[in-house]
Amino acid sequence: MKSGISIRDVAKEAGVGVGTVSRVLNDGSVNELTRSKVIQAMKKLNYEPNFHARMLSIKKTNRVLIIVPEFKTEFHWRILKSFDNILDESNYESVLYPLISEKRLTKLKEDKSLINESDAVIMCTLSLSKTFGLTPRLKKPLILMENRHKNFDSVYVDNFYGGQLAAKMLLENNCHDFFAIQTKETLNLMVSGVMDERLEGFFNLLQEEKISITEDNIVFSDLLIGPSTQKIAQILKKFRKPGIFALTDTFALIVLQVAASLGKIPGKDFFLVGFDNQSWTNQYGLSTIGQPIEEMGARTAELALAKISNPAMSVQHIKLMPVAIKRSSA
Amino acid sequence: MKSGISIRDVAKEAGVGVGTVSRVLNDGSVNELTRSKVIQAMKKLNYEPNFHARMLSIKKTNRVLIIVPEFKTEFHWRILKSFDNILDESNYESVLYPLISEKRLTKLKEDKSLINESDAVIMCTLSLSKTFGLTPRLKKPLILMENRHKNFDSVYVDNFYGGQLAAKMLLENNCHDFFAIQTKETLNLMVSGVMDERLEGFFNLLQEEKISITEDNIVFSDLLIGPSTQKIAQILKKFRKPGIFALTDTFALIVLQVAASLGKIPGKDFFLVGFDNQSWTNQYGLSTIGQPIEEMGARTAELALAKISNPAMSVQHIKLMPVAIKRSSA
DNA sequence: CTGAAAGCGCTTACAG
DNA sequence: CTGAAAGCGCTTACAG
Repeated sequence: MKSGISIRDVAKEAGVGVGTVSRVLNDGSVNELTRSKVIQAMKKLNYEPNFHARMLSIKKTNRVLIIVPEFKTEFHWRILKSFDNILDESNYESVLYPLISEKRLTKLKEDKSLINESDAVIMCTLSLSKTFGLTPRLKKPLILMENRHKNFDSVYVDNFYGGQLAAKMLLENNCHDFFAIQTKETLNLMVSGVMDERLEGFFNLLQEEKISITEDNIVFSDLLIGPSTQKIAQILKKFRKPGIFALTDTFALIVLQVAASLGKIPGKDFFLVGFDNQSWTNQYGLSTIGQPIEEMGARTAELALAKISNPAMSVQHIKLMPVAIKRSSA
Repeated sequence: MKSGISIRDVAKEAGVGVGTVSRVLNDGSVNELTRSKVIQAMKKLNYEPNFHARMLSIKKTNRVLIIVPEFKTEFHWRILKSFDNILDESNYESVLYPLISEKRLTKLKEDKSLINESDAVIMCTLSLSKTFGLTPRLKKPLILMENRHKNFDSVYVDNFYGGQLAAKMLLENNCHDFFAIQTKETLNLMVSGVMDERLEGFFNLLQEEKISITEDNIVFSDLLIGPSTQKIAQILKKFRKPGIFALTDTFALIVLQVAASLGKIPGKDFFLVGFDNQSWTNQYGLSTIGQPIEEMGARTAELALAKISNPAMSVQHIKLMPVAIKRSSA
């Protein structure tokens, strides 16, 4: 079945062989005059190369698949952008594969769908075992983001250290009472443990200062109003200069909102450290722990590219360190 | 360049012709015995069809590309899910193309990238003119979601009517003072005007009741704390039973949070109607305007499928009506 | 029901 | 630098 304009039509129009047209398409060595004739012909005929035909003979997709959960924050978008950016420089394209249904997961496992058409695959923020099972066998490089497995390359942030940094910032403000705002991690396929690591780091550093805090000092927030909001309000009213570690900037935002309604001023009436360095935090003076998000995306992209050109490369685990970003709230 | 196992290897292993293998792959009529032999062979050799080869001869991708902005709420995920679901039933796959950079937009316009490999394309929530320009010429069906253009099919919600519904709910609570919480629409490539339509509908119905409200009664919220939060607090304190229309459930959430900190009870001390019927709203008793999100996704998928099988089909504009969802807040 | 063959649109040694 | 030809892995009339 014939369809549009092919390389053959262009060749005829330009009075050259198809090989030559292919060469101008692929930056092969072609006489400048010939090249311009071919380009003319392509324009005239409105030629567009057929991707599938190319893939069929070349056996390389110049794509990398990035599997993501159903995310809702800017975190993933920022990773995606920096990732896509690096890939683009090497003429690669990133293709998003959101795991939005069981069916999609099944397709992925069965190697149907897009996965077949990429040179490498990234799992971003998803648990390997919960998705692919414990020992997936892929024919192409697999890179884990925010997750670790001895057999696969990974890029991740040291969340424990991040928690320590948060404690340190709060201690510097001479806080006496410490609180953490945490979430119940029930997100199906996502990597879990990240929040716990942050909390452990937080506790760890406080303990070094002989400060121990009880379960009562942990507020579980489900991102909404209700009991957690009230508990935050209580803390703000009851304690003098409490130190609060919000395990996510999003939780910190709730604290700020409650505080605003109560007329309490951050950095004065209470101290607050978030986590993520979301883009709005600067404007609102929120001290927070910054993850090197753009760097994660970039390093992952570089790693993918490296693995593609040399699949035999040894497994790498790239650990990135978060940084304390001091602003007015702590 | 040869790579893995091909249909030819399978044919040899099974002792049949390649045509026969192809037929079992495509559910053509094959003798049951022959079929099972072929399937055996495929299993034994661990055969996997080459998508590109198939596309090359079939000239159909069984994919539809869905172009989306950098979204952050469940709205798009829900659309995506129902969309993908319907598509899947017809053996189609949805491919996400987020417009996260200028480069990506350029690629799209130049027909590079994934767009070349889909049978139809959907623009979800994006402005046609701001992305493709006023008169895009595509070789495949294009369907607009939450946007309209006389030359292209579209599926959208009647936001004006939604605003009217919100006003009606508030009026039923005998409110005297009316407020709206709105956002400044500055999102680059997205469809704009949606919020304005809601607001117009809201005003329209109030006017019919001889109620007019001034600019002062509109709070501009940028999703965060600060002046807007304080203004909401003021409203809650100053007015007796104010009626508040939050143009998005997300804004309604802020109102609820401020109210919680102030000890004000929704449905008693003030009345509140949101928009979207986000999944958390039920639990928190927020009255809201529900958009038929799943239906939008489904109808769009159906439309895409119809257009693919009959490109000559006349242009359709499918308008869906929002519905008032009464709960305890109004 | 089934095999042999042509064709889909590209790339890439090969020979010139 | 360039043309003719073979090959990538599939599908699909065609003839049997």
